[in-house]
Amino acid sequence: MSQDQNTAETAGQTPEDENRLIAERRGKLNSLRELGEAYPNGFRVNTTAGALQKRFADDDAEALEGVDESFAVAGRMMAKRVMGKLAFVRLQDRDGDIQLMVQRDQLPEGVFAAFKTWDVGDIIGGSGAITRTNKGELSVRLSELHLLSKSLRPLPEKWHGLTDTEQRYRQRYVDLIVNDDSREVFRKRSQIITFIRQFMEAPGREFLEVETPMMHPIPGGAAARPFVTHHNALDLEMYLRVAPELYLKRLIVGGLGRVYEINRNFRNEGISTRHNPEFTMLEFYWAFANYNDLMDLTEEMLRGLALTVTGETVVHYQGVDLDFGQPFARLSVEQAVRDHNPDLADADLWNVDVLRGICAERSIHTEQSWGAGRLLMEVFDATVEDKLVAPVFITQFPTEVSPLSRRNDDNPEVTDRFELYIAGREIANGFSELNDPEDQAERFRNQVSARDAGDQEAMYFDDDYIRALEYGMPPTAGEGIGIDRLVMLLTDSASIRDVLLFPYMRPEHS
RNA sequence: GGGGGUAUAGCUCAGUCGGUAGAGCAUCGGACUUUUAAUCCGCUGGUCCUAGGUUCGAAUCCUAGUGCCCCCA
Repeated sequence: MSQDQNTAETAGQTPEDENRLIAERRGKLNSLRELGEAYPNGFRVNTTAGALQKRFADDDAEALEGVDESFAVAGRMMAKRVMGKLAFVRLQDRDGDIQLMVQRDQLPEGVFAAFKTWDVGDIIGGSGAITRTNKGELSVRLSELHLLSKSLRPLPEKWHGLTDTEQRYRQRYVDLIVNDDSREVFRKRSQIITFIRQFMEAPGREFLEVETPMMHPIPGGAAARPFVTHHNALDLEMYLRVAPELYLKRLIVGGLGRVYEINRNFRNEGISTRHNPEFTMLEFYWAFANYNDLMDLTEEMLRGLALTVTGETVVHYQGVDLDFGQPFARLSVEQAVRDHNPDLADADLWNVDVLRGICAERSIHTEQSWGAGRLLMEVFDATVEDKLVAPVFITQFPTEVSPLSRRNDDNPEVTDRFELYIAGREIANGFSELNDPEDQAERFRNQVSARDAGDQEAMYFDDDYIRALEYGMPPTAGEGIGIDRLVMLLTDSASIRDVLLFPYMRPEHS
């Protein structure tokens, strides 16, 4: 919509076609330049809006008269109401809002006249005494006021704010200026990640935060198509990581015992309300633990998170109540498929022909090379996944689709693996790790065969990972938790784009 | 990949049957020392997403394309 303006400005042209509102503000900026420094950086604050609101919440006007302090605040002017020689300003800073009381006769000569030319959106700073107006609004009564940074572009309308989703995502800075809800989502996101770090490192758990490579010579650790890039000096194809798993387990071989990483993964797949090409995962590995320990820890973490972020253990998501206070159900893949497909007999669950028939009925794409395990998961995805609303651990995934997981002691066709589903979405994936190097090598070979047969999501053979396992990896359990989807749940956000500061968008200019 | 929705002033949105492009807020000019979406008076502001087509005439109808949103695969 404003493409012409943007191209004109980036090209450094005279903005002849720039809209009048911007042209007027640019004229004011030119006047400021003539008067001296238009972008001063000398003003210093000694408090914030939020701190003032908190400190003086219970003080009336009389009590405030006894406060013999000068408060310096700075931020964006969000509203400006001028009444002759008096004006009120709503100042927004990093942690809240505070009203400024601007009186001509309390300010140095000429300041009030200049102030009258300033615009909503400008960054200003001022200082003065704290007071409460006749209507009871806590205010800083200014004895000093400066324009710190001129805003050339008008803000969205004050009452409706910015609702256009495209502009909210493309110009997140505008969204953050005008939409309190948006700011709140990203504060909570930060709170969630802080909580997780503290939880993982708390006494008794003592996981060590580590950083492993984002660029891999061999992509591994997940069934996903990678982004490819190129290292010039080495003349080498590199892949943005789809998962940190194989590196983190090398650290377990190295004896670090308990490690975690919170960082981005990249998957070259479709984009939707639940998928962004880059997304954030918590991934952790725990020596001398198994997948049951992981499920217990996950429950405890999510319960604590809900309580910390929302203040209660029941999470309200898109009109549904999700109880994080109760133990989560645990249910095998087989059981879950049977529950949602009552026509199926037990024997059918591992019958390739029956499963293929079900897929055909539902026009689910299958490959001739797929075994019962893969087909069973296709049926699970189609008939079960989106019905798993209350938190539930789905366990015992087929070995065929779990090339890095330890086989179950009683049934080698399934693994000691689980996925946590909440609100019909996969939130976490964890398992007892496969630490038998010979079994792992065999699984890699099967993956390579699948890749050769055309499965672009199949894994590569990672020689060094096998070499690491051959040194001996302790019995270990490991898990990945999708942070973005977790933030969606805890902030009641319908789209992953609402919890990413800068979600992926097509480039603006063609 | 398929389907549906949407695109009009800086923002939020109207726009009838195809007949000169509208409102609120913001801006601009004026009044105002207690406002809270301040109020009052006055004036402005448009590539109706893009390109074609139909028509005497298109924001409106048709075709194609593009961005965004949603659903499905």
